[in-house]
Amino acid sequence: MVTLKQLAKELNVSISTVSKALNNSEEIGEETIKRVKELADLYNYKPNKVALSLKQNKTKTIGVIIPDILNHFLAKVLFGIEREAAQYGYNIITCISNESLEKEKDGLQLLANGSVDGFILCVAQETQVKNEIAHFKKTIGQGLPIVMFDRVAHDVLCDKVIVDDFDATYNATKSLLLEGRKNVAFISGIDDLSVGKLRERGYNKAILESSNQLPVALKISKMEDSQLKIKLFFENNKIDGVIAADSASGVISINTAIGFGLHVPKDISVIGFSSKYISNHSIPRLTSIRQHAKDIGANAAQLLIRRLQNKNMSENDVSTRIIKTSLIKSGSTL
Amino acid sequence: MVTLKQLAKELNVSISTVSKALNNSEEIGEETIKRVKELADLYNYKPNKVALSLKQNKTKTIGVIIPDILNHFLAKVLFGIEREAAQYGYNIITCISNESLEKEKDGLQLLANGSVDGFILCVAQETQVKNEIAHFKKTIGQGLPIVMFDRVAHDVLCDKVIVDDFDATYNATKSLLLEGRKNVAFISGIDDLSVGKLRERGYNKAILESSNQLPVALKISKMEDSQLKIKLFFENNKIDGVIAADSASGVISINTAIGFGLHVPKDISVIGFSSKYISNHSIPRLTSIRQHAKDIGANAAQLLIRRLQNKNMSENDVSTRIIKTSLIKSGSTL
DNA sequence: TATTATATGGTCACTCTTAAACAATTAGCC
DNA sequence: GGCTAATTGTTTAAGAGTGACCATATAATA
Repeated sequence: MVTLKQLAKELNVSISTVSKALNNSEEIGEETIKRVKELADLYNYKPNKVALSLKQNKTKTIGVIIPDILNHFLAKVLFGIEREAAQYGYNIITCISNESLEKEKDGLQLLANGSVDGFILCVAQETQVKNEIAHFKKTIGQGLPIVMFDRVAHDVLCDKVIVDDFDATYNATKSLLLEGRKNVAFISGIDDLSVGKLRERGYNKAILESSNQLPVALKISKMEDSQLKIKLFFENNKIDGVIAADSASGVISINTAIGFGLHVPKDISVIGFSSKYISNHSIPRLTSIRQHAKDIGANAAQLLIRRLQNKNMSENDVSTRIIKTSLIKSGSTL
Repeated sequence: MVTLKQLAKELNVSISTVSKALNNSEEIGEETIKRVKELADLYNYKPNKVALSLKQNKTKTIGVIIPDILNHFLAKVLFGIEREAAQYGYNIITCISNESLEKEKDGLQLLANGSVDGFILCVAQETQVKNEIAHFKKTIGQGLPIVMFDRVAHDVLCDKVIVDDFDATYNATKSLLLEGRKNVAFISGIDDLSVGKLRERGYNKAILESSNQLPVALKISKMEDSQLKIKLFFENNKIDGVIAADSASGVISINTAIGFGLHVPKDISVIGFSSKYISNHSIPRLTSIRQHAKDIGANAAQLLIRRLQNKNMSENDVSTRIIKTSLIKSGSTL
């Protein structure tokens, strides 16, 4: 990697002459500019990012802390963040908290030393359970803005991008009731997350409001048990509709129903939170609530970059964007 | 963020005294070290990463370029890389090439300006199709080592981590033939990838070697068509076994078979390349070839870090690690 | 011809950190 | 008391780059 110094030496001019020439400064003669640029091209000179970051006190890099990269939704948000950020010339440093408070703190600490200009993150499960927010406040106090998405800490003053989870399940449940379903159950593998709770509340409200059934919920804490738990649940409950809070539960519900000889969607309807990719895994395809994960990522990136580029924005002037879900009708509902 | 300068000023000592004190230098008195450390703790001083990078001419950051973060396998490899790298104090900058040669080049370019110490990447589909390798060689020529995983460019001299794809499908096919299957088909949604081709060859060899059937392959180019294509394929072919080159095809094959009233695995066996997570999406669960994605990531990270920390390693002295797959028997085979 | 204006390029300081080289203080010893 | 040696701390350079300010040469003007 060539440096200005080396170019300067070879051209017999000063370092800053080279720098100015490459930046098309008025102070440098045409001829010199040409000479400099030719040599720079020849050596494929690129300004050293690290030196630039040091000088300008900004890295054009965003720290992203996500709890689980294997979660399709979160991966998709990351995709959205990356794409939007790239558009503005920002890079992404990724930390995976593995749903652990400790790793989340570490990630924040590790990158809050000049490595990044700000953070986009989704709060870890453990953090939500323990309701810890000191590390977020500390980071913001250090001058590093945070944007939270999906699972957010409401008591932290920062930009947020959330999904209308409550409305989503409320409306989805309503739509099953409108189909004439009499026993709509709620199945969740994410009961301990804020969004999981919101989704259940939306379901509960719809059921209590307009039906004569009571809410029935199955909560699964370990992925491995899903198939078994759902099977038992079907055996012990008369169900003709399912609202699944996560994508796996939706797909498995359909397959379980089919296994019991039921016809989907004639005998039972299923709606789940799912991407196009996963909804394809069942036949018929899962009618799904799309969270527009890429949009969530893009919006988070926008909020952060806006703040980074408006140095005079007050820390107290925060916004929350709500990304509306869409209900994509597919084969698993009438 | 406090700097050495500010601490030095407040303590009335020179900047480097503070620096040395914090680094436990022998040259600084105990008392001074204590004073310095106390103030540093008070202000939660952390050395500025950017200045350090500039000084030491290394960033402790790895550039990872992957074609698709929504691919569960690739996401899992990323997870493995991140975890291993974190152990050694390395951060990960992620670029998503979206299977595009152009974006892959850009990512390499953009980060080869001092942002990272080296790269871990999986070659984009377009790059494989066009068989372009100049950009890889250029990057390595600039002194930035590359480690390739899964899909690799054989003509580039660098460390590699690959899967024994050929053996995997060869053995999987054999195992179906041993079950007594007479019509084993190969279904692939990744026909244009090097690994897709390898997997088909493994299947072909096993079929030609030990059976009196001929190879039968279904190649799907668009994900959206999977369900339809597989359905048609089942209608037009007598099949009692499926080797799926990707996870979606495996799951969909099972569901399609069930849709046709077949019993899995009594009437038909299915084996696919899949993670535990995805194999859970069908009932019965998909018997799968596990690629140990996390191990692949960890190995790639190890290879790169080893090279970064051994400055005297020759560019020509490269190694290739083969990560053996495992066949995890589950409900979709006898 | 002397002065000024203009064009062009150089010098220096600064970002933050480390480390080699150098300086100053103090204690020990004869 | 004066010298040496040990201890402790400071100065300086370097890493790559930018930008404010300064310097020089040439051309234009009075």
